[in-house]
Amino acid sequence: MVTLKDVAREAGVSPKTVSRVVNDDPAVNAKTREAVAEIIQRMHYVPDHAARMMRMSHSSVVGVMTDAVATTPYSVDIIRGAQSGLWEQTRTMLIANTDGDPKQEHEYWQVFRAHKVAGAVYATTYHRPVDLGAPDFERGIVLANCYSARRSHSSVVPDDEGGGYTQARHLIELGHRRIGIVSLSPVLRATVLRGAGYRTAFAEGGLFYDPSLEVPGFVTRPDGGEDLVAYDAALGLLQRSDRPTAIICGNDQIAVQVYAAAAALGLSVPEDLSVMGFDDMTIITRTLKPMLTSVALPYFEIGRTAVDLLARINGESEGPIPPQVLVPCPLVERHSCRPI
Amino acid sequence: MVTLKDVAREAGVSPKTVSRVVNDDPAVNAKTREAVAEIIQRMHYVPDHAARMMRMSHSSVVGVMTDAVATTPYSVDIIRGAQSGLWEQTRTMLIANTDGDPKQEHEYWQVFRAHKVAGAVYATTYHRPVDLGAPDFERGIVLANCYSARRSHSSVVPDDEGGGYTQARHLIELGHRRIGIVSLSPVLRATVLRGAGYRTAFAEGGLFYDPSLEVPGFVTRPDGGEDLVAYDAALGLLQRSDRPTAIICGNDQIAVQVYAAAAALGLSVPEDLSVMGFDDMTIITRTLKPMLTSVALPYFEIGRTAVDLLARINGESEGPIPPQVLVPCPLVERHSCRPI
DNA sequence: GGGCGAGTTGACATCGGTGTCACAACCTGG
DNA sequence: CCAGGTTGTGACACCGATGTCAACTCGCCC
Repeated sequence: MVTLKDVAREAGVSPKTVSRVVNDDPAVNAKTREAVAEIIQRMHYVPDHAARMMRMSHSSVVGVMTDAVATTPYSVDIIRGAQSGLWEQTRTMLIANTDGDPKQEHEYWQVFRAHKVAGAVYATTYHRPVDLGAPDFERGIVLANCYSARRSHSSVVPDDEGGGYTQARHLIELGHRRIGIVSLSPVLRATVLRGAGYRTAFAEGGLFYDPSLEVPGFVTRPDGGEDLVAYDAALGLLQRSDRPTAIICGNDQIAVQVYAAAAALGLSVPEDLSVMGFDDMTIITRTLKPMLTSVALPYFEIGRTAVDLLARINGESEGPIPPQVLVPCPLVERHSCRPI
Repeated sequence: MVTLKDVAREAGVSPKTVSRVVNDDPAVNAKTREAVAEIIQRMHYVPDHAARMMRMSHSSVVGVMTDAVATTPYSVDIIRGAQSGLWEQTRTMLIANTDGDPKQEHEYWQVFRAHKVAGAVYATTYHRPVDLGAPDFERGIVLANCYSARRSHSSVVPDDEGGGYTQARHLIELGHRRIGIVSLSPVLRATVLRGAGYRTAFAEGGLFYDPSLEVPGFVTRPDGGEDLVAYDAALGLLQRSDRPTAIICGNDQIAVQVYAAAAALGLSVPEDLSVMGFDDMTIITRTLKPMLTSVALPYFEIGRTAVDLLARINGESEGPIPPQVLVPCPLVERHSCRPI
């Protein structure tokens, strides 16, 4: 381990001067600076983070706590987004996956405190309310993809209502007038919000919202798990005499089954049926034939926005500190919707 | 910030004694220990990581460097696996996503050095060779899902050959004798290895390996990207007069298109055609109807094994230090393969 | 020539823990 | 009752950086 002292001895100056060079303190003679910098290079000196942190009593590390990121694979993009923002803040990320276990969660808050992290991002797999309790943690906390029911922390969440609106609006603009919906589980907040979006778009387009055209694609089992029943749901919609010309899906997995149901009935996408996904999971949307038009969940942006907001909360950058930031869900056009 | 001294003053003992209690040093009187422990609790004292690290000159943090985890979403399970192993080692994880940019990579090695991380895991999205160059980093490095062409570091990789063997073997045991293969891009190491696995299983089962029954499901574009052409590849196989009764897929995305091709030809899975996936991406395998039988890429285990190996390399736990660990790819049976 | 300010540098204390070693208190057996 | 050992505790130095403040060297002006 090369230390300040080693460099100082080599350069024939005091440790403090080396420290000044490392920290771009202008009060160093240009010639000295140059000489020291050269030696730093040559000796591969890297300042010790621990010592620095101890002296300055705060860290350049931000803690990121997540529940199980596994179930919705693209939600890790929250982490990539956070990473990307932190990179620009010349910060790094200490990651903690709790698998939703409150005991682990509690322990990680301690770890964060021990590391004196500059702040924390608490990210969840699903857009949902959370209650952090009182995590005795002094620095700022931002919620990503979730929000505090008690409004105790700022949150960054996807604009599900806007996403729903976008889905419906796009189909209406293409001329569709009978639109079926195979939605997510009705208990999810996303379902409720998107439903509101559909209605707004329908109303704007002068369409009648027919509840019988909206069926859930997931059902909750007694054990709490979920079964994907979109295939049968879609069959039901497509076998009606007043068959819809387009189907809005609660997510891309539902779309897979809608495609299958259409194929089973001899209907082809998009000629006989337009299909609109949600989430934009590329392993699905780019794999289906034809490729699926979908509305993206902006996970990356959510992570990115969360760390920016965190910096503001910690007073390290300027800007407003809204209690909630909605991140838009953009339309990603591919080939599963056509004008009618 | 509550410090050792604060606790010591409150407890009427020396800081060193508090330190002993915190570190479970047996040389403390039971009564003293209890009293101090109580005060630690009450004051919410958490030892400062930086100070500890500085004194002991090594950290309880392990660096994890990844290229773009985004493209193959489940590869983040490497991270979850690492996290899980580290949790048991009471360690935490500093994560660095380089997006494959060598400049960022270099900088993160510096960051790792600055943090005096106990070691590093270098994980990639695809199973592939890597050349780390000379990352002037003194602690142990383990490669996860990749391997060093120069054999300079230990690596943990999926047993692709065994996985290929498992795919073929399962179908042969179900009685299939004509098996088609829609493979990944031929340039991938995984493709080569699995090919070897197929051949072994075929030979064991007394099957003739017919090269015309193996077609690529991905083609590389001039710009380096890849196009998924499994639909057409599968159509080709299924329209032959000697149509295969089963198709082995290079991954689950290929299987999606094989399903679609079968449906287009009026063939149903698994009655007319058995389909075997690879990767076990659950958002696909559990979404397809019928659910897809697949061979899992054991990402979680890879991450888990990598940190265990790292601990051995750093001399913190006992055990052999193999230059390469193969992690088996287990069969996950669902409903897309049937006996014939 | 003396004084003053700007520019440059270094001595020293300090951050919050832990290793080392000394020492006091208590026990044991002869 | 004392030598010799065990147990429990604290004083002190130190890890590697940086803030504070003093000191020293100039150049410049009165």
